[in-house]
Amino acid sequence: MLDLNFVRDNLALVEEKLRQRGMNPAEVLKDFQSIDSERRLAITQTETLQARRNKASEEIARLKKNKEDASALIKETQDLRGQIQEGEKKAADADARLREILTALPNLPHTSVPVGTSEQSNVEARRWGTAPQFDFTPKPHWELGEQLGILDLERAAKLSGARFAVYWALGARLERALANFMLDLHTREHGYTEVLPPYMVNSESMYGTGQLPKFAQDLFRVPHGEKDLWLIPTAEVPVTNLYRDETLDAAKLPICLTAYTPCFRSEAGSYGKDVRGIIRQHQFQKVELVKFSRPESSYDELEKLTHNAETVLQKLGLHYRVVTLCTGDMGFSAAKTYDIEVWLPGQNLFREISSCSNFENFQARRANIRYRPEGKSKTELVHTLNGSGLAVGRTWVAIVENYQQADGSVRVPDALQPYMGTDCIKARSM
RNA sequence: GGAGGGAUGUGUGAGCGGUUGAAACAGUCGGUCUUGAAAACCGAUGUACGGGAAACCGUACCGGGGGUUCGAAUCCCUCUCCCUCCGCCA
Repeated sequence: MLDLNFVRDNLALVEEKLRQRGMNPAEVLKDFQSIDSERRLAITQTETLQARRNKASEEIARLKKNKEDASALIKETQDLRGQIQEGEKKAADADARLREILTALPNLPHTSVPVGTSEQSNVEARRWGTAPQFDFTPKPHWELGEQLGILDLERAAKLSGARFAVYWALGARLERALANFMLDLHTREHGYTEVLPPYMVNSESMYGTGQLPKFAQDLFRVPHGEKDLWLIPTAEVPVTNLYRDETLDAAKLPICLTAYTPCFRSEAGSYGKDVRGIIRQHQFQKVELVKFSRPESSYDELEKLTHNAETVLQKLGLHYRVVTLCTGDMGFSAAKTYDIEVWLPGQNLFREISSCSNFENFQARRANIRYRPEGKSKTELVHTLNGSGLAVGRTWVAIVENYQQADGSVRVPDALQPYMGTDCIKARSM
């Protein structure tokens, strides 16, 4: 959420940034200004009445202490209550309408973000490695997976429907090996602390990271008594919300956490997109990196976090590129985002495997996550960041497609062999 | 599911319906002292919103919501969460 005072004082800038995101400011800002002044008027009026009541109450207390008669003053103050309640209602109503506008506003893009309306305007920041060369036509992972007997989409459909997968044998082990490899790398070499959070969260948590109220249609909702729970679409949600409504110790910043969790996405509106293979699933597993940072160093932390994610690909020997998302292609809560795209020879394209973002204080304001800067008495909002490190399902795809051999088997990259216990994935015998 | 107990500021933890935005201690920051540090002592230390150029003033907030009252951290109702005991359970 953006700061109310900031929006009021910098309306022209906010409108410009919204336009850069491809939004119509007149539409999303609606009657911001008139509701804002309506709200402030109601607050001023109500507070004047409250001040009068408080003064009178003090006087009554004084009179009673001296055993004097206060009945006249009490009578006078009695009808103030109705007026105050009325004023409070008016203020609360205006506040709710203002909040509705405010919570629907996306974060403002950082000045370093390229301006553009679609992914066409994304800018490639760098490229690592080279695409593997084959003396045969490389196959897509769904063909390889099926031939090897390690990926079973047909039975997954029987169990759950489209966009689910069953992994068998070395296919299942590959998923587990990748997760362990990534977690070990981030905890042992990159300084992250591993956490294992709940996979279902309440609405407050979804609100804190920005999924609610706008994007309920992308989530799986679980009915539970009076209040519903939600399946997490990414570990970002529970991990960032760990510190909701808390004031963090400045000396401990940046706090770097990593979590391996399943992610559940309804993928509403993506019918006909990525229908083959396991690129787009209702459930996939992901190792997530989350940081809580001081504001002044959050962009350095974004670079580090992105490199931490890239290291996974480098150690696995997978060709990739890093792309800076343009203003029109960024997510709702992000101020700046790098996508890491891995090369998939079976499909002859780069495919997103990680998305690393700085949210500045957008999530921290919603979730009320603060710290106290040294030498200051006031607390300030932290900056939150996160990125995939990496999406395990898509890494599985990348391994299978990039390390496929002419006979249909898959070579296991060196870094992964200790975790796999073998150097080659061959067709499953049973 | 049944019976009790609790939720207060950065933390621990006081708080007869009326100068309690809130004791005390710890923490943090500033100062005195010291060659330096520690200790000791002194002082300052919540958030949000509104008004104001500012100094500052006002209002709200003691888990959430509602009520009683001229006045609620304090009394009543309700919800949530935590703890103890019983039952069930991987």
